[in-house]
Amino acid sequence: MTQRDEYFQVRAEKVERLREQGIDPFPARYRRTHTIAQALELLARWTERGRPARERSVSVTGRVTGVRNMGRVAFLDLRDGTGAMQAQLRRDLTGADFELLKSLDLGDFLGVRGRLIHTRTGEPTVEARSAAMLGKALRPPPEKWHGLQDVQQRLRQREADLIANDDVRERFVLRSKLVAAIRRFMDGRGYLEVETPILLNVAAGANARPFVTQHNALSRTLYLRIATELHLKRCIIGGLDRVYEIGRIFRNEGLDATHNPEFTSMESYEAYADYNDIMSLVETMVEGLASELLGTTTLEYGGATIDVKAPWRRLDLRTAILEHAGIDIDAHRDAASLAGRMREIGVVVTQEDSWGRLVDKLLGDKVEPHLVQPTFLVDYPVEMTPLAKRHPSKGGYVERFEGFVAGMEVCNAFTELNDPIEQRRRFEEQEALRVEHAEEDFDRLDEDFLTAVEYGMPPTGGLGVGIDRLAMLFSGQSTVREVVLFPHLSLSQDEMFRAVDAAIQEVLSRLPTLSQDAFYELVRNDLSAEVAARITKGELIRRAMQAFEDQSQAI
RNA sequence: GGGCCGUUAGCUCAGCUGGCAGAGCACCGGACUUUUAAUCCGGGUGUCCAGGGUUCGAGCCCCUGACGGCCCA
Repeated sequence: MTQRDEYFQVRAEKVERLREQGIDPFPARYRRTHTIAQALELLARWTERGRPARERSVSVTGRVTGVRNMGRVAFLDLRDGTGAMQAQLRRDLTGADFELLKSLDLGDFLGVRGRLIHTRTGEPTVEARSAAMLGKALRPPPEKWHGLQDVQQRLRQREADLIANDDVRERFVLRSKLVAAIRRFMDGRGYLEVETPILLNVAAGANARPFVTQHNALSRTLYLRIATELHLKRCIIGGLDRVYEIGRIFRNEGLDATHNPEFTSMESYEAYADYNDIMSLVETMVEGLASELLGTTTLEYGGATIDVKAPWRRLDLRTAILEHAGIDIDAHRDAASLAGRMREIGVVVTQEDSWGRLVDKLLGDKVEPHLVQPTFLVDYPVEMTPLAKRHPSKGGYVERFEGFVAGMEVCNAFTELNDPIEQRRRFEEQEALRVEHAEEDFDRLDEDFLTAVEYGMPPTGGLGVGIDRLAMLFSGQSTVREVVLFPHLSLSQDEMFRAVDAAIQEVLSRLPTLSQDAFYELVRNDLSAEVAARITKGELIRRAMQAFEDQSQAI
């Protein structure tokens, strides 16, 4: 028996023992009178002002995170969502409930009822008169002093991470407060929170590849949204003058430090506003969030001290590229010419890159890393931005900005294009570019949206904020998966081997007398694309061979 | 894509020049009425990431691969 099984079995036996004693190890309810924070506060108040004449006993609940058993008295550390405190179990005070200790393990949920006292050492404590098991744990918690360090396990079993690591717990509390504060900020400015569809006939509104799914009843292919932009603008057209949506966006692309295939955005649209108004909204909001949540507008990130206090620097995009890369993009308005200049300064480009993509690479390589202090990069080439309005005086540019903090893009905003004729032309340009540059992502033409704009759309300022990026910034994390509770991960080695072994067993049970070569082929076909791509032929053959031998021996 | 580092008990980690696989926590058995990572006595529970090679002998050396971390593109 492995040690893992032993832990489980010992605890499972305790569950049985409790049942034999007529105790439900998983009772439906328990009446608690105080959260741990409330109990601590109550005791502090009593200590200050004296105990009431008729003192109530309290009951608190929580997970057992520590046990110090001294024979006829035991001290338990209890933790609930509000805090941690000590409970004392004395044999002479708890009677039969004292026996519960024999079936108690770290990680169990317990309720205790009794007086609030300070022990000899001054520790706030519930002096239990009764105790009840509220939920037995069958697995041991991670190591109590060092916590859980293994990154894979932390991310795959976030609950264990949260149990073991206080900083992780606090980080996700902060994220939640961040979202709540953004809502308050937008609500306070008269914005209406709306909900728009996630399943769409056309995934438009951004340059990204969508996830594809199937609606059975309609026999229709649907796409998960890659932005909330187009529907929110339809709200503006409909007369909801200020709207926003906080929600999940899905983009079918790779995973890395700053990209999870599903992420949270806050998009907002405001009629009669332009991108200058939106800049001021963003800097005001982020400064306010920092003051409210962190108590300061300066934050430490990646070794830099960043001040998010408004106003943020405005930096013209063309000037920025000129300064940081020495290239005037207006002097190289075609892809071949720009690519040539970029090669000269050592930026990796390909024959197929579109002009817009080249500019994007220049930005990413040469400009963005320098945008450590909060900066709005202003006025983007029209090729990169089909939904923004042309700049009235800068030919070839649109009124668009992106906000950067710590070299990270945190928002994207435009003065929205509200001319339906030009909007159609811009979408058509995107479709043409898609034909020319098959590997790149372009926006898609959405007829329903164009119809909406044709009804007449007011001048509008629009904004998209990456909530995950903000959460990273505010919590000092360098990867998005540390601010997403359950991030997507590729398969672990164990999971891969398990998938292979399962496929082998499946084929073996179906066709036990196959030749070996045919057998490998069938197993390989059974594997998911992800596993098939990564398992080596040698590894597959070894595992199949082993299973083959095991089976022959069994027969 | 490239470089460096790592993968050993449930968890956190040692393991020297190749020679019986280790510690702390956790766990199991026992003692203990005021502990705070309780303490004391006894017990090591393992696919050393996988496979192959060298060797009398491999956790350690070599090769291939998987997974992960960091750095660079």
